[in-house]
Amino acid sequence: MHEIFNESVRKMEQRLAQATAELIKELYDEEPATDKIIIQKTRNEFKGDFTIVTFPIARFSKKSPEQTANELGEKLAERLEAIAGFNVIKGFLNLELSNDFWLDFVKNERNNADFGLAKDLEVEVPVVIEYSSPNTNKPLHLGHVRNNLIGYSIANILEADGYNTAKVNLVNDRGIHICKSMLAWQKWGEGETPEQAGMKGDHLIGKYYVMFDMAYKQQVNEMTQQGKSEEEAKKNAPLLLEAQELLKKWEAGDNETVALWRKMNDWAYKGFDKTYKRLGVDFDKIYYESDTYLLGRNIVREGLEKGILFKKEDGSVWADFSEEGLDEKLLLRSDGTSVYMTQDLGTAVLRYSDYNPHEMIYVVGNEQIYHFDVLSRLLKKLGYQWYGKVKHLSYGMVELPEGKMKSREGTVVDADDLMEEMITRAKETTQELGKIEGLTAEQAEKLYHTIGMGALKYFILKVDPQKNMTFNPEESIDLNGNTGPFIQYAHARIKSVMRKAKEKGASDEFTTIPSIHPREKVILKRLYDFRIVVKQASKNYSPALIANYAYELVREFNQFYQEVSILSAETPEQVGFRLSLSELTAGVIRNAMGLLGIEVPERM
RNA sequence: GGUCCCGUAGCUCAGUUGGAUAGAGCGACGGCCUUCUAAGCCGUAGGACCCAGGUUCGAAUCCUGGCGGGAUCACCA
Repeated sequence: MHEIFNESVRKMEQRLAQATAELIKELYDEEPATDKIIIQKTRNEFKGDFTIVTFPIARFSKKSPEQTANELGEKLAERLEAIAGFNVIKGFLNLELSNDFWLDFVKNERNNADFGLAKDLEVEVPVVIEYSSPNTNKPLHLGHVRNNLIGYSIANILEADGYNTAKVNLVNDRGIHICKSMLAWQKWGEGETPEQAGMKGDHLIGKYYVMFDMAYKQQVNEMTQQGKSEEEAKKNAPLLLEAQELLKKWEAGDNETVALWRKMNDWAYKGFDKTYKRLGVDFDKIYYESDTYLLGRNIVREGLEKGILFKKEDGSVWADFSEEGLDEKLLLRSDGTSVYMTQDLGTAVLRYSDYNPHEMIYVVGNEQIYHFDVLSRLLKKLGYQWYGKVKHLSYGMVELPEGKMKSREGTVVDADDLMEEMITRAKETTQELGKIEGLTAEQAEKLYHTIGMGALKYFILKVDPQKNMTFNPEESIDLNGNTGPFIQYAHARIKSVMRKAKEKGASDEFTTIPSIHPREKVILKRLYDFRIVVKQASKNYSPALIANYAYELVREFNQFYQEVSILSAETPEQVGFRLSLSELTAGVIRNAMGLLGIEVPERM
């Protein structure tokens, strides 16, 4: 039953468009292209529900847009039962739907917990989404947070749009950067473990990475002072040579090196797991670069044998893209070790055979646009027909009000610290406002977490992924205005009304009401839109569309809440309708926020 | 320099198949708690939508050319 109703609602615009097309044929004997019939939601400042823009149609009617609108309005009102009236302003034909249309909508959806979330798969094979992709040489920072939140949310949104998804993580657990941390630990660590240091493992490794970097820079400095060029110093600093030696030993499978590598990576994984858990993200599968780089290396060697790739005199292997207007791209170093592209090639091929996916999405920062362009071209060159399925979902950098985060200057915002701070802030505010009355200590802690993380996630996700964003710590911990807690609060208030209704024995049942309040109509139109917004968000890979939708909905509901009494409405029928409307609103808030990975509390 | 992204209120951002008078939040100022949670609501002030052309009934939105900012073009990842 729901499905049938859903279909008819979803198709309201289509029905209007079709009827309009038929009328144009009858009245003016023209068959316009579908893009000439424009149906949109009527703006709130005008009376009506849907609007037909008649400027383009005037060319067929050979009358003024206004006359055309009147003519179409009359005929449409005659033909479609759902249309109760219309008005015309300039070339805009505003159609007013019957109250019953909206009342039926509410009746049918108020108890549908999955409103707006697809139940049927449109595509069987999964969309594989890679996100997070940490390096194991340092802890996660604010940039990773944005990455994780976007990736997790996009997966939710695609699921809501009827796709099957697989969330995967690719851990960059090998390479020169890890060797730097390893080397520093070997030299100066004196066997220190996370337990001894009282640090999360990822943070401990980060500490040694910083140590390496400082010592390395000092060496470079000394060498340049001794008259060497900076380039030469950077290339030949003893510490770097040692790290490179370690990488070679690692790739050769040297026991001691591999054992150290394993130990330190385990520390990192344990640390990451905690961060992911707190952040509320998860993965269906984890790929390790240490597994896939060999595959990549084999593919490169094959390509070399087939003559698709070429080798330079020093033994390094390259792909030539000069005919496509790009450069040559290194795939294997002269010492035979792998680079980033090598393993990404192997991972892509492995992943494709693992999933036979509909698409492979990579959530990776926009500084790697070129890298993914090359990856796709490389796959094509090597004969993988599915190269077009590789999609790079690039997102902008996160900057601080003072500018970019610089690890050198210690301005990198650590993910764990950040979450801690947000939750603490939520706790302070909640206690100040005296909102924990009647909660157990455990419930209160849960609430602080929900609010703090809600604030953080919303703050980041409300910005279009493509754009660079400024992370202002002051603003991010604000819990008023266009924020996550603002939306959570609206949900909690609705739930509170529901509890009061239950106490009073008020029912959400109703058959009909004499009129729909303008504040109610605004909400109804917004709720009706949810499914379309989910589709748009999916198509555009944009959690921001969902976030902004939720905000608009809540703002409109708050206006209604302020101006119109729900439980003290004139008649039980009115109460029933308003309760139903509120219930449906709460459900949409919950589902929308759920798509962003944000929980909504029952009370706050 | 080549390629890509961005440019909307003092600040942070919406505005997406081109549509009506360009909207929010923060900040500033002024109101609203004997009534469902004031983490809320209402009002005032604040705009050459970077600039110049073009496309058309109509452009913040599309096209071209500038200007400004960012990214990238490594035997880094």
